[in-house]
Order: sequence, then structure tokens, then C-alpha cells
Amino acid sequence: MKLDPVKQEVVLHFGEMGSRWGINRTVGQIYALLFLSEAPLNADQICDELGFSRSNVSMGLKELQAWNLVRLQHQVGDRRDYFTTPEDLWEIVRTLIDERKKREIDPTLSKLRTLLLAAEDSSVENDPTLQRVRELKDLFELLTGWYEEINQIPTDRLVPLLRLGAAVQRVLMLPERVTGSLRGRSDASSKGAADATAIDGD
Amino acid sequence: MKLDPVKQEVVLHFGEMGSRWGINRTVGQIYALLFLSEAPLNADQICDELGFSRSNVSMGLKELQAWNLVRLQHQVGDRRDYFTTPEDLWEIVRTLIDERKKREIDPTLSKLRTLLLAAEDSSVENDPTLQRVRELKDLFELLTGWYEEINQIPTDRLVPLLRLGAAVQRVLMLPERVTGSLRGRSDASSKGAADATAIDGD
DNA sequence: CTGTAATTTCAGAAATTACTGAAATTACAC
DNA sequence: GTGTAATTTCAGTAATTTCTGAAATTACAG
Repeated sequence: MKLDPVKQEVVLHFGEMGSRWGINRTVGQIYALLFLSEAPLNADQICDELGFSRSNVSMGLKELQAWNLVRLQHQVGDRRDYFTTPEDLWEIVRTLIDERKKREIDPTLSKLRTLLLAAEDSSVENDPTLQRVRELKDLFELLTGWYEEINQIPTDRLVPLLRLGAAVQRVLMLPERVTGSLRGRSDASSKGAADATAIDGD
Repeated sequence: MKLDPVKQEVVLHFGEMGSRWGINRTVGQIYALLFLSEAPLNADQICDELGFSRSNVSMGLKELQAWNLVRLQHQVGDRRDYFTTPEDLWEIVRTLIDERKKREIDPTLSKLRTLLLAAEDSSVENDPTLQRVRELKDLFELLTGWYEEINQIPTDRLVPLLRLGAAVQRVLMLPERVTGSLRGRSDASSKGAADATAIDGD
């Protein structure tokens, strides 16, 4: 570990945060290292810097690839795999959200839909449990629908929108004449968010 | 476990998803049970329904309280503690985001700020590592700043905004005259998001 | 093809996290 | 205060996850 002190600190911090972020220490540290490296690194260099076993690094890199968080590259006349993270932080944010949605939201939404579909047949229509489940499903759909819409917006348009913050409202609270035309198109949901990694076994 | 089948399924699903959501099986199941219960439940009832040990349930409830995800209530003439989740799903969403931000974002933002502050003194100003760290910190500040702003908006105004989705843009892309007045107030960051649970030990 | 470098797989060891039952503490009725 | 119900703590155990080194596989140069 002949890392510069700042790099070192970030690497260790990412390692510690890893468990909270749904990855492990190794994966967190590898990611931080790649994120801060100017040049792509190969597995042996990562072992070297972080002091993990070769196999552990291999698994860590595999995991990062499963998360779409690293890119594989090659150098001329060198058949080892080199890894980088995207330069553009916004790209990283997008994949991070996509992947977490895929793992943390989609399976549940899928489950709720299945459950409700099955329950529709059965007699009871206003069972309070079903009511609550329906409410939850609707919320998930509203949120994922919103996300899918927002995610269409290219970064250079999205950033100014974010900077606007809550002031969006001030603009939208303009005279009826302006916003009125947008009234019809509510409910941006119901499709998408397919079947996910199906943690549910039915 | 004499739970109705839908409740049962949701409970088991939440238990399985728990690890992905940063809680454990017990906590996930307890939460689902409370979420779907019409009436508040006490610890013994929860043990009963889920088949966990009394102590495990106690710890689970403590954890849910730490997350602000459950409310403590009392029945007249009964000195046991009863627990519920808020009726309003939006309240739940807000606490969920708040708490995850607190655990997953704030410690890192805090760390990055400290690191940059310390590095400012040291000679090098355009070290590529520092540059990258700065970039990351700015991103975190933009995002948390946006969130803090949006979080101010009351639910009944927020929901229509969400339904609007990407169409927000269409409204904001109106003639300069309308949006122009909002240009000045960019950068909604730099304060807030204090020191967090400080996973960093320095 | 053969040989070698690079990577992956995998069984077991190490570390961490979850869970239990017993003991301790707290909170209140009498 | 004493006694009892409710809850929490905690040490030990169970279960899970992470990590390693050795063996297997893959990829390619000659």
C-alpha cells in the first residue's frame, strides 16, 4: 500500500461504508481505488495496492461488473484486463440508482403485483390487508414511473433542473393557462420494471 | 403464525429483502407485520406471529425505532408497549430517505469535506486525486441540496409534481421571460448535512 | 498442438452478523 | 417499600458472509 494519503483515506472510508451501500469492504475499496486512479488498473496492481488476495480481487471485480460500475479495457501488447470507472460522475450516479432500483425496488414491486393479481380472483375486495398492499404498490409505481421519466432527461438538462430545487414549484404555480395543458397526463406507471432477479420463489 | 396468506407472503418477502435494504430478516418481517396490521401490536403478539424469540423482537423493535419507522403507543389499562407504522405512506417514504441519507450519504460527504479542508493547506492545488475528490464532493452537495429543497415541499404539492414526471421540463423550457427571473439562485448546497454518525475515526 | 500467463472457481478458514435464553433492569400496582 | 409484569442486556451459539490458497479453466503466443 504505497498510496497517497488522501487516496488512502478515501479507499478506507469506501471500504467501511461498503456494508451500508450493499457491497463489501473489498468491493468498496477496489471501487474507490479505481475511481481515484488516473490510469486503468489490472487485478495484480489492485492486489498490490490493497493487499487483498488475488482471488478476492477477482471476485470483487466481478461484483463491480455485475453492478455495471467498472469498465474493462485493454492496453496494446498486454493481455491482462484493465479496469476503470467512468469519467463522468453523472453516468455513475445513473447506474448506481438503476442498479439499486433493480435490486431493492423491482423485486418488491413485482411481488406486490403478483400478489394483487392472484387476490383479485378471490372473493374479498376490500380486505384491509389487500387495501394496504394496493396502496403500497401504487406508491411504488408512482415513484418508479417518475424515476423512469426523469432518467430520460439528458444530464445537461437535468443538472440545471436540480439546481432549481424547490423553485420548480414557483414556476409551475404560474397561471392556469400555462400549466393547464399538462393536466391530462397523470399516472406515469403500470408498465416497465419487469420481473427482476426474482428473490421471490413462486 | 396464523397469518392470512397475503400478509404471510409480504412478511416473508420483506424478511428476504431486508438484507438488501440494510436491515435484517427479523427487522424486515416485524416491519411488514406492523405495516399490514390494522391495530397496533405488542412485542408478544409479534413473537407469536413470527416465531422469533422475545429478545430478538425487542432488538428488532429497537432498530425500527432507531430508523424512526415505528411509533410507540399505549392502550388504556395495559402497560405493554404497542407499535404501529404511520398510516401515511408518504411520511414513511420521507423517513426512509432521510434515514438512508443519514447513514449512507452524510458520513461520506462529511469525510470528503474534512479531507479537502485538510488538503487545502498542503501545497498541491491541482493534484488529480484532489480534483476528483472535489468533484465528488460537489456532486454530493448538489444532490443533497436538491433533496433538502424538495423535502420542504408538502406532500399534496409534491405528488402532482411527481405525476408530471419529465414534463416538468416542457413547462420550464418556456420563453426566457418566464424562467429568466430564476436564473440567479443556483448552488443550493454548502450548509447542512452536518457531521452524521461519523463512521470515520479521525 | 504445447506451454505459459491471466483469470476464475471453489472448498474450507476466518470474520462478522443474527439469534437465543437466562439474568438484569425498569416500571408500575399494591 | 414489596412483588410482578414488561422490557432490555448480554454472553454464548448458530448462521451467514467474506476471504484465502490451491486447483481448474481460459486465452493466447509460438
